[in-house]
Amino acid sequence: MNPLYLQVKKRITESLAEGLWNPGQSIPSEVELAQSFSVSQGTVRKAIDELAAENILIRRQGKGTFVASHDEEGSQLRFLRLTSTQNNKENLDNHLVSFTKEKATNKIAKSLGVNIGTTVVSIKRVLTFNQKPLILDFIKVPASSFRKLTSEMIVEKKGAMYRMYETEFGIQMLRAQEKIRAVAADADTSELLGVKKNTPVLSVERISLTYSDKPIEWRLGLCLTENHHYASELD
Amino acid sequence: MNPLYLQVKKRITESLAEGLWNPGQSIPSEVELAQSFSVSQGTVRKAIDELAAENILIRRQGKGTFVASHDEEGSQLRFLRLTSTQNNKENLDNHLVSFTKEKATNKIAKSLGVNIGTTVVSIKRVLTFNQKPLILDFIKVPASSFRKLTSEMIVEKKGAMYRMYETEFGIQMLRAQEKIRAVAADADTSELLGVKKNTPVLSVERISLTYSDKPIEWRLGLCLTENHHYASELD
DNA sequence: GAGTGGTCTAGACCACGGC
DNA sequence: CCGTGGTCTAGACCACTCA
Repeated sequence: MNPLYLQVKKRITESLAEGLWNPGQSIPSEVELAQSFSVSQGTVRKAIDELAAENILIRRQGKGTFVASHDEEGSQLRFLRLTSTQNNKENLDNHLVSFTKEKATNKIAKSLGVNIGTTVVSIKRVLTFNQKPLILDFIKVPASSFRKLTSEMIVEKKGAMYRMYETEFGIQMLRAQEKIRAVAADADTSELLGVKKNTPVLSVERISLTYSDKPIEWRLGLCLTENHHYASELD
Repeated sequence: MNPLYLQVKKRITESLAEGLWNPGQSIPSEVELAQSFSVSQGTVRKAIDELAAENILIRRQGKGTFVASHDEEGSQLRFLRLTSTQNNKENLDNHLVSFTKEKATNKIAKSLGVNIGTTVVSIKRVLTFNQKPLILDFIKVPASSFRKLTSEMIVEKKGAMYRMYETEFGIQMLRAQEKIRAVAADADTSELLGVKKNTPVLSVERISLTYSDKPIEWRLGLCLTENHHYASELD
């Protein structure tokens, strides 16, 4: 039999996935949860500890425990690892290049866990920092999960995709896996990023996951790393 | 005043840094530590929990708590994030290109926390996977910390640097920070890696740290990413 | 069976936030 | 002041390892 605290963690996670408690809001207090699960407070604590370590819950002493949200000050760029090498403050801007629907290729279908040929929304955009192009993004999400998604919404939301997924579609991006390579910019890429053809660019391929490790988004970012770098901590 | 468990953690960390307990060996049991610190077992537990989460200690149920070591099965490549995209098993080999001593430049000095002009050991090597060149590494360490380091040792140890730092010099690599970019291979790099000049390569710049976040090694890896990628988990 | 880490409990008290 | 999460304790029992 599983340890009790893992069962509690599972039940809390299920409630979160069901949307019983909304992002940014508080969940019941530890004592309340302990009572409703008929366990001690320490056991609930250990369950919440793990969820907090996974950035799914956020503890605030004296206030309560909250559901993590992308719709908050300072948590928008949680998954952007690219930072300025000079450490300046920068203004990020989003420029939509194209917004289409298409059929999932074999690769995209596998990444998103859908069948080949399933309709996906395909977004192409350029992110600029201080007016200069920095990242060319290709984003693909299953159309079925994002029925009312329009190009206007993306522009209006200023490209804060995960925030939009959360507030507009009730889909919470929890974690992601990235594969990073160095590639040469093709003609299209070089033009959009304003560099010469074959300039080396950082290729960052991302699969974003929600509860139960369900994929919700595939993304490919092509980044200029003349004045920026991808930061990674190892331990 | 700091929480008790953080004081305990600090004292345990100090003992580790002093080399009181050696890598791969077990530290005293939780009850013993609790007695010697005059705290409850739960408090020691919380301190060890954090050190285990940082991969500094390793718990083994029924056996004890051990000091993490690079000199163990399966922990040699703990910090190598580059993996085959095809997921094959691969044989890693180490080819020393050059081994010299030189004066630290401004940049290296800053990275290693030493004065400009301090003598550093400079290692240049090529890592091959399945006989093919994959990574060109530039490694620089302060000569003062590695007095008896010779090129023969590196060859003999098959390039397992962190293992060698630990077993031969008593220096434990605990964590690292990496900055990743895409750059074009210069003439020298392209020749050593067996690719055309200006091929895009992944530039991975690493600073390795030991206790108290003291830098022990600066490293630049230039990696081919035709059939490999750098894997990164975000949460 | 003895010794280790792992789980669980119950209760006390502390630190912080907000009414 | 009360309710929240954070710390600390003491003790019971479980699960695993090894002699």
